[in-house]
Amino acid sequence: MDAERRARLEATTRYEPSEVEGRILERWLEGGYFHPPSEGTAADNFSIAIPPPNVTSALHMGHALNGTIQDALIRLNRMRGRNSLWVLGTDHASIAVHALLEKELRAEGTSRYELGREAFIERAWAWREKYGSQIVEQLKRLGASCDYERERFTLDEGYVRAVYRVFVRLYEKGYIYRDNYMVNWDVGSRSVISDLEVENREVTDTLYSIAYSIEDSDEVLTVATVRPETMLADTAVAVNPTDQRYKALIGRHCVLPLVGRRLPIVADEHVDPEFGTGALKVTPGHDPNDLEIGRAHGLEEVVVIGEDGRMTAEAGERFTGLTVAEAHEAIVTALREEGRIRAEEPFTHSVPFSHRSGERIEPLISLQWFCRMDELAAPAIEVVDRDRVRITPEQHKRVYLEWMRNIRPWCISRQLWWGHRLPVWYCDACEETYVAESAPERCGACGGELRQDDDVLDTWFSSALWPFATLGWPDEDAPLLDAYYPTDVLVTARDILFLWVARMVMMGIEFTGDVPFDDVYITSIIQAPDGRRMSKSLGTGIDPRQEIDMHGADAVRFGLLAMSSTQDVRYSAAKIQQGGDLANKLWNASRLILLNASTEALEGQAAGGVVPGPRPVRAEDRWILSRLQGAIEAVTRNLDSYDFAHAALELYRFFWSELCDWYLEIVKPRLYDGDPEVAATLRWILEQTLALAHPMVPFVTEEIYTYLRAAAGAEGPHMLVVHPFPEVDGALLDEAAERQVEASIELTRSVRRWRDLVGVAPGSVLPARVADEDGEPPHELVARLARLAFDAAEGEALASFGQVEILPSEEVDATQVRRRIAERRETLRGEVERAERKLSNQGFVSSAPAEVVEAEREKLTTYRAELEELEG
RNA sequence: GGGCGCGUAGCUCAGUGGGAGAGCGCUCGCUUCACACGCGAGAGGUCGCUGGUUCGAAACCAGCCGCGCCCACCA
Repeated sequence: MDAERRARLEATTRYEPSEVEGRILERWLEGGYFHPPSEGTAADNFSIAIPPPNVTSALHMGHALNGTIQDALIRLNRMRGRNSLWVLGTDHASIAVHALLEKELRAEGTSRYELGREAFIERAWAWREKYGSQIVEQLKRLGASCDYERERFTLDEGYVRAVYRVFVRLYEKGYIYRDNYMVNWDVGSRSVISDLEVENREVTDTLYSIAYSIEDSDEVLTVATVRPETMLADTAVAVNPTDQRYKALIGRHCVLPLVGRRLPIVADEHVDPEFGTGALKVTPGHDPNDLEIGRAHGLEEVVVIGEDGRMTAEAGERFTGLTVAEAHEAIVTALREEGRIRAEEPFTHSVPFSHRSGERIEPLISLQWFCRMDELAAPAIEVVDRDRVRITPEQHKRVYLEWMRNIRPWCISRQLWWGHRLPVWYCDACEETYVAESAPERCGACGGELRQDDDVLDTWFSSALWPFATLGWPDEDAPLLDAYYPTDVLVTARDILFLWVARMVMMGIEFTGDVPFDDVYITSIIQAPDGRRMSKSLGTGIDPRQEIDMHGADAVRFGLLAMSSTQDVRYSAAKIQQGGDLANKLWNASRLILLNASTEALEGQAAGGVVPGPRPVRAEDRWILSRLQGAIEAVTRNLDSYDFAHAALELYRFFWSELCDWYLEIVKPRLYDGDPEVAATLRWILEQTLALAHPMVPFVTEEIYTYLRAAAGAEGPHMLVVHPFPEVDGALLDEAAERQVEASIELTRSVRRWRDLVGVAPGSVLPARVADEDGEPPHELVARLARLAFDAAEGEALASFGQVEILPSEEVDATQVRRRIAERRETLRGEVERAERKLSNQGFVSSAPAEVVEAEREKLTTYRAELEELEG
């Protein structure tokens, strides 16, 4: 290590992430470590397709967690020597872009309709050029090792080809079709949205009871509704066939108030006789349930609410052009004037709202494109059922299967402009329809002009192709696809399990003949610290970018991993802090080692790594090497099984509580003495620990690694990012050393506790002796760590801890000691009694496993011995 | 209406059958030559409630209470 570097290391007592991270990121990018070759097979290689963030989005906590997890997995596998590809890209996010641009247009006093389709799309592309990459830059700051050289976009040229190929094939198979059917109309975005984008909210409305006259009678039939405005589209009244009250009326007619339409009275089992009056107004045009009744009885389907959210001409002259809310008022007033309202009462029920625009959904019948799902779902059910695709945590598997087994047709057309325009052309002259990957010239039947469908596809239609479309499908020559498909794992939150994950499984199987990924890992959803949802509008959001600015990317990454769980979690600032503390401690422990551990005497013996192998000499060396193996085993197992919290905390525990608290303290004298063997061991452990930690905290470990390499005189550009990931070396496991050193640690703790209790000065060294010289524990280290001097031979012991006896001196207050001994005696008596009781229980002795009983006997023996000692 | 999950130390959470754990916070003591983002010691839990299974239950079973979330076309 050169003098300048050494001086910097010496002077920097505190790790400064902001000073380090940009520099390290540059080196990773320049080194091309994130850009693997398209070689090898998917079985040997490792790949993840990132859930493409919307072009409109800024990095939020969900991305941060999700990105950290994926990055940890990618880095782990890259270090294992596998070609590891993390496919990056963004989603065109049709509705989100519309919302954003239309807001801008409104501010400018115009609208997309005034602007026109072409100009609007141009504007959207301009927007994407300008802002679309911000999320990508933010992912870099997190340390995400995506392949930034292969970034994709769901509207790029190749991707569009994939989307059109899929549409045409599904059309040819008869899965995609056009139909008049009940859809969720979002007045806010003036488009259809899918069932999955509808959110039901509890709302209290007024339930009106309205009297419909019965034809040729003075009687009335009273129906109940919360939406009187839809009565204009009523085409029947239904009663339950078993309802005695109405049996005689079935087949007769009512007269629709305000309109005068004759409504047949039909019998249908959907009607609950218990609800309201037991008579249901049937509005097939505006209620999904009523549509089913209507189709069963061949009823007319009238639509009175238009796509602009206003009443159509069908609603009658009086109401045409009114908004739904205005029509509601006008109709109630009119009914009241006619004396038709029999009751009004508050009624709480769930009402559909658009997840996108927040507006109340208008169910209406509309001509749209649909995709039939049952055939696609069947194999996608099968692969999850048989665990060909494993879902973790597994409780989500059942939810997935349940949803898939009840899957319904998917409305895929949207009345928007930004997106994949439907590859469908119509001939107005002869009403032919053409579905093709590229535009046909003219109508094949009559030679007429063709007109392309105005609608675009649901954004999720293109997202469903993500894992294979990003790898080059449908090109004949797609080397990335060969090398990296199927991907290994998909990491996402559960809110898009159906919207996205399920559809990828279906499309993947349909178009590639293989599943898109082997594993699905469902992450926690991070809530605000108070347990509420993190949201901008509630003001509960915490911005990961700010957290990175303040604490560093490693701190945020560690914190998020430590927080992650099989269920939703509250954001924990303390865990982020813990990550920051860890980075700082890693830095400082490394300073201790690198500034003091000279292996010059052993130089030239490095094999493979940048430092010579470990040189265990004493029990503590064998102990820490053995403990390191345990940590490697646990961290690796936890990462591989998607238990990130335990991986992070195990790393922290090993490094902090074993390596720093004990081993470094124990070996300091040897280190300062320039012992080359302990220096070699320390450097080797440091290298292993850095590599073990790297997938979780890449920046600080990479930074320290540059110093480690410099200290070892290593040359070249080799970086930790591609360092072999540590593997358990069975030869380094040493149970005897573990037992021995742990005994010394326990002994040290006991002495320290006693010192604290009896109030001796922290710095004072107490006279002590070893009762039995044959005792195995290395009392030398206890002496130093507990500040004892084993040089006094004579005198009566004040206290004893196993073989170690503490002798009287002016530092110790004898009264305190007596009190302490009395307390300890009480504790021991309790313990002895507890153990005796347990062992005298015949049930326990005969039924419990032998080792449990044996352990209990040993405890009893130990306690009795100590008690005798104190009493003797 | 169905489904999933949660209730453990002041806070956030681990802990799936053998003596209650971590981080933060709190108390006491330390300018111990890597780190005060530090070091040492400590206090603090009838493991939601009630029954059951078991030699033994925080853990398994049943019921109850409280709290989330998802799915669902009862006006």
